[in-house]
Amino acid sequence: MALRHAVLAALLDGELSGYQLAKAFDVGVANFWHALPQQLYAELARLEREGLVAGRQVVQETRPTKRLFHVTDAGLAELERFAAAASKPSFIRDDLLVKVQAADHVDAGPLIRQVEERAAMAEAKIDLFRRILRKMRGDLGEEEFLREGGRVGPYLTCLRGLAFEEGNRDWCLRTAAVLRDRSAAVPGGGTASITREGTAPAPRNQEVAHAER
Amino acid sequence: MALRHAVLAALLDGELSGYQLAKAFDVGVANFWHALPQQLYAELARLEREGLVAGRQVVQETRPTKRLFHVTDAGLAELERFAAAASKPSFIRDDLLVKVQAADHVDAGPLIRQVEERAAMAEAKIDLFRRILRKMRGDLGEEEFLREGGRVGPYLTCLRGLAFEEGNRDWCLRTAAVLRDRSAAVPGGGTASITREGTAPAPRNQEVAHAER
DNA sequence: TTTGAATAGTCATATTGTTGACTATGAACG
DNA sequence: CGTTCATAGTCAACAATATGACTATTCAAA
Repeated sequence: MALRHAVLAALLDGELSGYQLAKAFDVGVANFWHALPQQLYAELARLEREGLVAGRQVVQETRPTKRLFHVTDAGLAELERFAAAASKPSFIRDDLLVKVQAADHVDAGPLIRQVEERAAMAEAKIDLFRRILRKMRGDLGEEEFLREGGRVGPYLTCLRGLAFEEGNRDWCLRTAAVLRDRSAAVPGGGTASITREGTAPAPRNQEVAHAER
Repeated sequence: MALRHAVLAALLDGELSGYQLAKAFDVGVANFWHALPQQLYAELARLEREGLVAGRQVVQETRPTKRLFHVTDAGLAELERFAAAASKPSFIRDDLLVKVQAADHVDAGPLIRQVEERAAMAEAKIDLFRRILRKMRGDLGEEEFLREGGRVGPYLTCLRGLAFEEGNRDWCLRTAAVLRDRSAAVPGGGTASITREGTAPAPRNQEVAHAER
């Protein structure tokens, strides 16, 4: 149940419509959480039923009517409660890492391409985050802003996002270089090679060496 | 459907039982994916039904009988297919970041404690990863190992895990310092202060200023 | 002038992931 | 002599996320 708190946290900086929220949680900027529009609309509806956010309708001349949401006092209290409770550890969970884990057993070509593609995506996000940070701190230096500026929360999470993407980019470039080097070194370069040359692990137990079922 | 591939990738380095797999995917080391035992047993069963892994029973004298699984040729082919397909982007999704995003609106005390706790956890993981890396490369230097060593996949994913945790630690320490400074600076230091002093955003649309429903 | 993108939002279904409890055995602690 | 830990595995129920399809309107470009 952390999406609800992510939504509350996102609404602290001012009213947003479901649509605006969806964009913030989806494309790129998802600094501290990621979710699809459907999830957000559903969560907003739940939060409103429970009185943690309130919406007000805004009729627009040029665009469809929208509803802007803000956090209520009850919502703020819920956030407070959440912030004081224990956090569950965060884990890496990434398709690309799974593929790299298997790098020695699969075709290196497509893998290298994907790792490089990811490096480029990371680079783009780095640029974006840098721009956002500059905008947030205005004409103050980073140190000043963090000492004296208003609302440092979003700035800090954006810093994490930036560092994460820098880590991503660096690792992707290094990984691509390693894989490229190695697939150039072997004769059949690029095509899966290692199949089963493992050091036979000297069974220490009485093993029933048959595949049952 | 990436858990199945994560399992396949993990089994490439040798046979494992569900239990061993569970430990690898759970406690700390979860380099490239994370999952609970129940998921893994279920996934192993599915993979076996589909012929992507095969198990063989090992009767032990001292411990309960276990089943060791290995990847079949069909499993290897499936991994190959997966590795060549497009990867979905990876996102940060972290309780703690949600809380920091709301840092300006909630009590700083518990937050600072949690951020520091997380820094310590990251530090522990860093140590663990360093040990694992040392063990994997044996007496070779990192560069040599990445050029000439066998199976660099796990080494590379572990490097990513290490960098991730270093990023975590650094960010946590910085964040803790910033929050601590700021909560020392304000008179009511530590207790939630900002409630709603936002710059009224000068409505540009004809707004129906009533909360409906 | 139709096509496509952007705004604004919704529904149903499927897949994944989490929580909590439960069965067994042998080893080690005190 | 009982308790707890580590191994080895399973079941059921639930919560969270993801996928895909859908309705509207308006603006801008091909």
